[in-house]
Amino acid sequence: MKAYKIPEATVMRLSIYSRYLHQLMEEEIDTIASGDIARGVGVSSAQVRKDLAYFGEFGTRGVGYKVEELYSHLMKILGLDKRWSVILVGAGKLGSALALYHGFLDRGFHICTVLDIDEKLIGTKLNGVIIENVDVMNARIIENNIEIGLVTVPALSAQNVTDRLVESGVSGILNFTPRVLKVPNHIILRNVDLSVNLELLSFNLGYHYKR
Amino acid sequence: MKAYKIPEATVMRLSIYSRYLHQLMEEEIDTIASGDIARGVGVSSAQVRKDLAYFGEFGTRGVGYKVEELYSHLMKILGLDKRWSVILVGAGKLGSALALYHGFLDRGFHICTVLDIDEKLIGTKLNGVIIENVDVMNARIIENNIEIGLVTVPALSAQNVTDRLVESGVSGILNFTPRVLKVPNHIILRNVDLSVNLELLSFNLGYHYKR
DNA sequence: TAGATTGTTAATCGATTAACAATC
DNA sequence: TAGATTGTTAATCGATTAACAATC
Repeated sequence: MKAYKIPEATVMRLSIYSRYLHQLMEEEIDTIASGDIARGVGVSSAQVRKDLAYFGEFGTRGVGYKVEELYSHLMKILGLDKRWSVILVGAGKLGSALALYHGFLDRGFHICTVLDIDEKLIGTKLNGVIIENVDVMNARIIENNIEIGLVTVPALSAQNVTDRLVESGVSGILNFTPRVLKVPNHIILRNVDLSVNLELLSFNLGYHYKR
Repeated sequence: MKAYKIPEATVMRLSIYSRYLHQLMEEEIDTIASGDIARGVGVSSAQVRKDLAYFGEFGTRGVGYKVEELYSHLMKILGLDKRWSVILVGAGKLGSALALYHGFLDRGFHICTVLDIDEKLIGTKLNGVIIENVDVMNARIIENNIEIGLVTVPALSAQNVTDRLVESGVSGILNFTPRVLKVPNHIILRNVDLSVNLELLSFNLGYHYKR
């Protein structure tokens, strides 16, 4: 408890634990030991206990953890006990793919505004949301209380769009472009590279030849 | 050189460096120092040199690196100097999104087979590829020399599809479902969770309140 | 009480950073 | 030669693992 710096890997695992606990809830299992969680998600039991220890004591010695209780603690820790309003800028291939994908909404991320500059797209609907011109960015962010922006524009426009999102008051940005973006210190920026996972796979498939 | 165990973080950064070098090539810059790469992608210059040192000596002391040369070394290291044939299983929201997304093909990953079990989808085209019944999996993997499988089916079918991919002879699997999959040791498995990045963002946006 | 499992500490392991000799 | 920058070593930092006392 009171840990100031939580490893990113820990947070990622908490997210994985939470999904596994959800699965256990569906199977109506109500108590579980760290070793079982560990086996279920492929880490060590010490890892599970250590990760949880950053945030408090959630188990009972000799018994384990109550599944539902631990689940809701994790959801709260991850900030998933609320609904997040999200703006998507760039309704091209990747952008529309993300808008159609259900996985975000399932975890509480609601894409309530979609913007583009392409006149052919503006006015059409994407998953029930009308695509609007980027000019309305500032207005929509304020009226919808949007805190998170997804950047799925072409690489060349990425920094520009990012600057506008920051000016308009979002607190977090998820960058799907391959560009390195500059943001002020108070803005949380994360970069998502869909190809990078395939590239890690390709590296692992190929590199053992050369050692 | 001759390093047996390369940190995953290093491989991810090589991928980022390669993209940055590509950008430099477009700007017709032909020589660059580790410090410049570092500034460009947001790491330390020692990090850049260390990462490269796992694979050889690519620079000239006092001068730096030749951009094109380093780029092609990196592409080779990452296994991106060839075209990979990829099978996509599950042509739902996420699957079709990935099939439409250009970023994979840009890095050499060609989705040449798309399978589903939904009769309504089978026979329709996705980015020029006809969606077929999962029954043809084995045949297509062999005839197209497919080495990589993308799993984008509902969570409940994920393990089953994975087993069939393994039996059919793929070497690498990219799992987009939230399930933990079991595969034999010789199969390279990577899990991609699109929501996890949003959740890291949400954690970082929320957690500072509580410390 | 006996058995089980947590929470936590200390030991280990691995990755990043700083520093600098080598050298263009 | 003087200045710059690499490749590499050693020091630091951080994360994982093993072990076990606490305790249900």
